[in-house]
Amino acid sequence: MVEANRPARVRVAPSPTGHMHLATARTALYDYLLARKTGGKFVLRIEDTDVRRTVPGSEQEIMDGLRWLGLEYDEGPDIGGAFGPYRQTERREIYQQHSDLLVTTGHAYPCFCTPERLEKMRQEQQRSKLPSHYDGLCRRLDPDEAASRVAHGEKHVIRFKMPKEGTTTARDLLRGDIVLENSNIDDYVLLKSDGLPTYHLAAMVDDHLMQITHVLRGAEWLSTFPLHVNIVRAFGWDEPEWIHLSLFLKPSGKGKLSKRDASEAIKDGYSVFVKDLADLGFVPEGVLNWIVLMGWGVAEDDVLTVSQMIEKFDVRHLTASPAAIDFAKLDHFNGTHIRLLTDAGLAARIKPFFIKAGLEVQDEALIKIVPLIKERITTLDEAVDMAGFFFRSVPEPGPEELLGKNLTALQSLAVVRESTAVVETLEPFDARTAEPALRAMVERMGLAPGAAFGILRIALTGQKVSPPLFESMEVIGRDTVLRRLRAAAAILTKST
RNA sequence: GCCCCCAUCGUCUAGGGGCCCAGGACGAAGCCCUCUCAAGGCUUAAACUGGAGUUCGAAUCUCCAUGGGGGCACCA
Repeated sequence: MVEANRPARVRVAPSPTGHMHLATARTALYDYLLARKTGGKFVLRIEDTDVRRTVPGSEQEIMDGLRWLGLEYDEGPDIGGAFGPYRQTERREIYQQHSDLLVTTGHAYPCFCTPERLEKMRQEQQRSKLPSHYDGLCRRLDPDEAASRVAHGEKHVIRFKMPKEGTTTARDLLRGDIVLENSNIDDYVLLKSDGLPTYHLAAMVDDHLMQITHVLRGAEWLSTFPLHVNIVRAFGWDEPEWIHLSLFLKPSGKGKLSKRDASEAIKDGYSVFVKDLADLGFVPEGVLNWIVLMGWGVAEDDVLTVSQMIEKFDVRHLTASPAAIDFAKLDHFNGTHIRLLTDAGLAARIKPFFIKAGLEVQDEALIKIVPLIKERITTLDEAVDMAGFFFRSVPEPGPEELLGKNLTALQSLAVVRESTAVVETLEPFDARTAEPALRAMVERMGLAPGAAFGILRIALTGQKVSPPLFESMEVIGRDTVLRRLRAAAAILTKST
């Protein structure tokens, strides 16, 4: 058992085959926390050995995603490191050497079976309800004969020669010993006929060469876990600490996340892809807090900054059971972390959203607006809906919108006119002077504050829901306030 | 079909034999605050899958059943 405080070398090893998923982000987060907690290293390795499935731009998306989240890696394809290269297609020779080594030591063998034969074999096995495993045809070949066929350039793969007797005991940090009959483990392909390795070889070789101490990976690897342990042992290497992370389930809890769930989420303003999250108005702090708790629990105080996560994190307390994702919680943590931001920090983050909406933003006004909306938004983009009226003219309200609750048009008009008079005489004009003056006015008129202020809210912001009235008036400024009040008065006059 | 993993409120989880007639958070409901909406405060409803063991004692240990999930590729 590895000591808890030994500096850990951990890696996240995604395949660049599509958009970076939340599960990758979570693995990276746990890696990062473990590395930072122990004073170790966090490395990014790109597992691009399936050349056909590799999608251009995907690798960049992974690196951008990690950086956006703030999960800076210490070694990786773009920054290098002492154990590079960090892209598996650039490590071809390394895998071939290791594959050769296993063949020489009798732990692996060349296989000349064609895909067609294998397909036929599987169909027959399925028909007779047998487990579908390689039937071992080439395993029985004479090694010298096999070697000479290879030397003559015959197309082949290298398979692992799994022991047929006995059992394999693999130890997972979270689940304890997993014991499996060796006869249940197939002779998996290690090296493909294109000369590139499969995951089974590449990941084992790299984790060893890169001196990875803790392997955090998805639970989908559990079924091949004993195979991996056998490969590592065949090389005679020490095993890392193995930690299989629980899978993410769709929000309903039924089944794992699918492509279809991904598009459903987008329709609701959410996403399971890291690259979408920023545009949707989520902040990395909120996303991190959300995913860190899907598979790990703290007893209390579950609002966590990254440094608090590092402080509290313990791999041994990760959860083994699958977790259904819940976007309502994303909203909650996002809103919470927005409120934790400084005003200047929030201002900087919402500014791009105003600009994207085509609004001209003045920084002096923006910084005054931030405290008014901070508690009212759960995603950054909502700032535009909430406070866009500060930067553009308000749409002309209809006369019925300008009617106060339970008030006639005449009464509503009176409110607007009286308010205009108050605003004109206030000195100075700000929230502190406006509130008492307008409250006194409403009382004088014998009206309900809510009804009267509702009229002003519509007139000044064009919205039924807005930041606090008096503070908003101050930011809008006297001139604009008067202009908007007069426009409202004109509309109400027309309708009486 | 075969193999593996998992199992506490609707959801994420705390819990590692007595501290638990099970704690927190999200969500829900209600109240307070209140110029709208939020935020905040208070309160309520809500769970140990079932059955056998072990034990003086089990949410916690064992077994079985059930349910859920994953895997069975020259994909990762």
